[in-house]
Amino acid sequence: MEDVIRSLGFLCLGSRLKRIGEQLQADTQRVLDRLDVPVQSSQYPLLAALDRLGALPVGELAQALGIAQPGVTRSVALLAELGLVEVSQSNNDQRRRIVSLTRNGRRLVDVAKRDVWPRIEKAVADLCADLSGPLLDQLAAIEDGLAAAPIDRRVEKAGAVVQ
Amino acid sequence: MEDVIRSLGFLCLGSRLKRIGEQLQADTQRVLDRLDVPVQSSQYPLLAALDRLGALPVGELAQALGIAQPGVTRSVALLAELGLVEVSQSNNDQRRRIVSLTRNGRRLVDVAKRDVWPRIEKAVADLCADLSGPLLDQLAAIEDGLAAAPIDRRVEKAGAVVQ
DNA sequence: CATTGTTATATATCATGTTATTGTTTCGTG
DNA sequence: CACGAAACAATAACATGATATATAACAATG
Repeated sequence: MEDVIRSLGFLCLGSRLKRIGEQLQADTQRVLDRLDVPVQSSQYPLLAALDRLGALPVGELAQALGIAQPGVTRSVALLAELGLVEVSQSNNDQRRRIVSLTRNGRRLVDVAKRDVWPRIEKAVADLCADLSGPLLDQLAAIEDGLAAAPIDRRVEKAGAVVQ
Repeated sequence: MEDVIRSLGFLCLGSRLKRIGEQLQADTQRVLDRLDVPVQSSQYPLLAALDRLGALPVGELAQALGIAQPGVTRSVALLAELGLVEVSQSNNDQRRRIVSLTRNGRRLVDVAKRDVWPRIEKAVADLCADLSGPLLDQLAAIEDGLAAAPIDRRVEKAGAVVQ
């Protein structure tokens, strides 16, 4: 069966990038599922942003993540429910709500930074290591690579080597 | 403000691809909004699949588009509501529901193929034309290019030249 | 200093992807 | 041929992106 999105080339580049991105996230989710972490893979960028930049108001967090503000509001509510972030009022401006990592959130990020993220990053980097040439060719190579061995399988192998 | 997704490189490649894909689709949507077409940009791949491959059952359509079957069921219901596709029972297998373009759907695809898709494809191709090198660099160039001039502005210009 | 505009966030609604489940129909086999 | 397994599509429930709008706090000005 012909892959229409791939055949259409630049015309459907948006759909194709979304599709690859979703697959990568789903693969990564399977890695996380094997650990005991109650967080979706898509929430990690927010945690990583707080780790890199420190406590931030909602709007700046949205800017740092490149997504719209309501998405951040929702993610923050979810992560606050899980006890990983907390929200405090700004002193000088009562409108701003400053988001920061809780002690548990800090611990989760530290563990992830040490044990999980490097493996995922390495698996994705390996997947993309030998790519060169035009963008569409590189995307096709990524799709083929993921079909041959999804990220979670690549992490397994890398894990075995690292340990 | 630092772009955390970009900074994190391969670790958040999935989020980043999704983000770029969504932006491309939103830009394309703005092109379509200026025409009179009542169809979301994300529905065009389905129409294009029927155009390229002819009438197809739901499952094969899902395979051709690389998305899950329930997504196709929903899109087909939506496009059928708009009168662009229709569904008929298969003769030999009562389980299969064959999706095909209606006369209106056929006309829409023909117009799009002639007047719209070539411009969008050209605008996206131009955006990606001079890219080379590692994937992450190419993605950064695309992000910068879209920030400088989104697809709908590029289509305008291309349209002016072509006409 | 009251009113008016702006900014920051929350909420509502929609779009579109996912997985899990259910109900039919078909197939294969004892 | 009957019955259990498999295949196909629909539905339910959820995730996560978007835009539009409402609300509250701040700022600026006549």
